[in-house]
Formats: sequence, structure tokens, C-alpha cells
Amino acid sequence: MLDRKFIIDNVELVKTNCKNRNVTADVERLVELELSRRTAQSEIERLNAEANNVAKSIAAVKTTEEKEAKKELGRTLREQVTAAKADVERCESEIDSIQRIIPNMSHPDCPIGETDAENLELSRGKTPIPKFDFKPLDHLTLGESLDIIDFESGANVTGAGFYFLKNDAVLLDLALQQFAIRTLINAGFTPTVTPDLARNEILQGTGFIPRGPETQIYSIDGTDLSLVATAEITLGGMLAGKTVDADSLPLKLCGLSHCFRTEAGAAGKASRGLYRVHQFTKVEMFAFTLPEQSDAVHKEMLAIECKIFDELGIAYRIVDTATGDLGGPAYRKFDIEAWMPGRGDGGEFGEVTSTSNCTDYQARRLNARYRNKGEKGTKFVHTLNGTAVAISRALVALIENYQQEDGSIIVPEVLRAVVGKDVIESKRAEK
RNA sequence: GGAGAGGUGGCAGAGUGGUCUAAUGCGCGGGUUUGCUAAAUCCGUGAGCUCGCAAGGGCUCCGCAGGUUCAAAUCCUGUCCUCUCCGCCA
Repeated sequence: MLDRKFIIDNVELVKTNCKNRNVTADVERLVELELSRRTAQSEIERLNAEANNVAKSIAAVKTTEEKEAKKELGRTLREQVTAAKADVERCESEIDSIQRIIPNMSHPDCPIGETDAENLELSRGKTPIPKFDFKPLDHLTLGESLDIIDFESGANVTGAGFYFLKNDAVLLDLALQQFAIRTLINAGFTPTVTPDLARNEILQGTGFIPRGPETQIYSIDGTDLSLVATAEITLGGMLAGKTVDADSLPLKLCGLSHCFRTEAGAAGKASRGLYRVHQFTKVEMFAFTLPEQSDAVHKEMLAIECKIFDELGIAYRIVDTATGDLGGPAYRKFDIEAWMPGRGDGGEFGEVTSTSNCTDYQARRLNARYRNKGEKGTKFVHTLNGTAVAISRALVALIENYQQEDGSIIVPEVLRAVVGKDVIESKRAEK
């Protein structure tokens, strides 16, 4: 969330930003409430100071009568405090409900626009879009004929949107994980395998809403835990409530986790197959940085994503996300959209990674701070996240781009050591 | 899962209702002494919010959330975490 003082001092900027972000938030009301909250708060402080003085003086009092009189005075004062506190809490909860809607400010270079139609293509990857001299199939058809993706069993066991990876798809999965993690270790990221569940408090700190009709989150009944939608949640939670030395920043982490999403309201042909599923595996980048470092680390994350898809030999474009499509926490967001020959009529780009600089927006809610050695006070860190590889979508791109006329799939060179073969061939074709 | 113990400043650790404004030690910053270093010695050392031009005040914080009381680190309830023992288990 944004700093309240900042909102009050920059009402017009915040309102314009809300408009650019396609968000309706009553900024004026927040300002009004915050000002009256402050008044009530200083009244509480004044009353507390008085009551504290009474309490201190009471021990020295000799006579019972005088003592009882002071007790009574103390009681009265504390009652007034309780009443004033109720006022503050009323303001507080309404302020908070507005404040959590107000999105982060936007990077000055962000393309301004209401929807993803305004997203700006920045550049293309090294690999050209492949030309097929046959009609390319989609990953569903290929996955089925190669017997490497089993949606039927997934639906049977768990439900629509779940799947089994089988045979060589398992090896591709593991190879992609290893390839991504290796790349990140070489780039100075500390690898982790994170929990797949987190406390709702941590979800909220990172900007995810665990309950409600439109939630993306599966929560565990009878507990305050939810399945994570991304390792961004668990990695961001690592420093929740903590203060670290400025020396230890930037802290660059990568996390391997399963990701669970309800995908409420999403359907349609563009979402078929592995493209939009309820569970997938992802290698995620995350960083805690000093404010002056976040822009550079954001570029670094984007460069790593490009490197991964360049080395996989998959065509893609880099997109600078428009303000209306940024979501709440991001200050700027770059997506990589890979070419998917089986998508739409004759192929389309589909999102495979996303990297966001959230500046101090997440950190404020998480209460993640840093301290400069020798200086007084603490400040909020900046947080960034980025997809290294979301396995399911990477598989879509990989399978569709590397398909051959006979329905087999060439294994990208960088994955061959782990997969153990150059080509994935149909069992039926072999017979 | 059962039984017990415990969570206090950067760290260690005292504190079981009212000079707690949290002892003491270590660490850290500064002064003095001193060929240098070391040692000694003295002073200072948490965070958030808020009032004030400033000097300097006020409020809150002893895992977290409530409660009792004029007054809570201290008593009560819940909760999270850590440790020890037992049980179960990949």
C-alpha cells in the first residue's frame, strides 16, 4: 500500500494514477478520515498522558480517601480513552479498506492505458518465429498423441484444470526446473524450495486476497493457511516484520514451488490445455533491494528471463505493461510473451513470464525494513519479483515450437542432458 | 498428537503489580589518557507515531492479540514460535 502521508500530500497525483490504473478509490474520503483519525489519536494520547500521571502519583498518596478519589479519576480518564479509541478504530478500518484499493504509483515510462490492448511491445527475442511447411498442432493434440500430458486422468482424480505430466514431459519439467535454477545460481540468486502453503497474513502482505468471491486463492478450511499462488508469497514473507542491514541488500532469491490458482471466471479456447491450469510448478525470482537499486534489479530480472527463453530457442516479445493492466502492487511490469504456434488461428503470443518492481508497496504492508549502519531510523525495502520459468506455460511454448511434421518434438539443446534424448517421439509412431 | 519449559533491546541475560525512565555484561559510537596498537577510564547507545522553527515534549511497543487494574514485562485468556521428553511417521 501507499504511505498515508504521501497520499495526503499528493491527492491529485494519486487520483490521476488511480484513473490511469483503471481503479476506483475514494481518495478524498481517505484524506478526510485520516485527518479526523489524527485528531482523535492525539486526544487519546493527551488522555493517556493524564491518566499515566494519575497512576504514577497514586502510590505516593497516604490517605485512603485521597487514593479512592484518584482511582476514580483514573477510571474516568481510561473510560474516555476507550471511547476515543472506538472512534479511531472506526476511521482506521474504513481508511484501510480504501488504502488497500489504491494501487502503487506508476513508473513515468509506463504506457498509459486502460487495458492490455495498450501494452507496448519493446523488443523481440533472438529466435525468429518459426515457419512450418505443415499445419502446426496445438500442445493438447501433441501432448495426447505423444502420451506425455494426461488431462483425462487429471479431471478424473481432481477436476477440470488438473493434469498429469507423463513420460518425457516429466523429464522436460525437471530439465526446465534445473535449467532455470542453474541460470539463477550463476546470476547470484540464492536457490530455495519454499512451502506451498502460507499464512493468510503473509498472502495479504504480498497483495493477495485469500477469501471472497473473486479470489484466486485456495484456502485450507479450519486454518489460517492458503495454498500459494506463487513463491512470490513465501519469498516475500521471509522478511515480513523484519529489519535488515542495508549491507545485506540486494537480497536475491529464487524459489521453486507449486502454484495453485482457482482461476475463477476464466474459460475459453485461449485458456485450453496447459495454458491456464489450477496447479503448476514455477521457478520464481524475488529480490529485496534498497530503493536506489530496484530499477537496475528489475532490468536484471528481465534480462534473465530473456536469456532463458533465448537459450531455449523460443521466439518471444517483451511487453511493457500498460497502467490499467498492472494490478495493485506493481510500479512497472514487463511481460515476456512467447510465440505459441498452436494458439488461435495460426499462432499467437502468450504470456510466459512477468516481472514487477513493486517498490515499497508490498514492503509497507509486509513491514519489511532496512537500516543504514550508523544512521537512526529504518526505511522500507523495495521488492521485486519475476518468473524464471512457469513450467506449464513454458511447456506449451516448447511443445508447439519444437514440433515436427511427424508429431515428434525436438528437445531444446540446453535441456538434452537432463532429458537424455534429442527427440521425443510418439509411442504409436514407433510401433 | 501428549506432557513440560520458555519467548525481554544488536547479542547474552536479570526482572513475578507501582522510582522499569528495563539491571548487568558484551557489542557499537564518541571523549580522555597514551610513541603506535592494546589496555584503562568516562559519556552515549532500540523502534514506530506525534507536537514543536528549535531546544525539547507526549503516546505506543518486553513474540502476537485480547482481558483484569488507577497502574501490567510481571496476573488472566487465546494464539504463534522455540526447546526437552514421549508417541506416530515418509
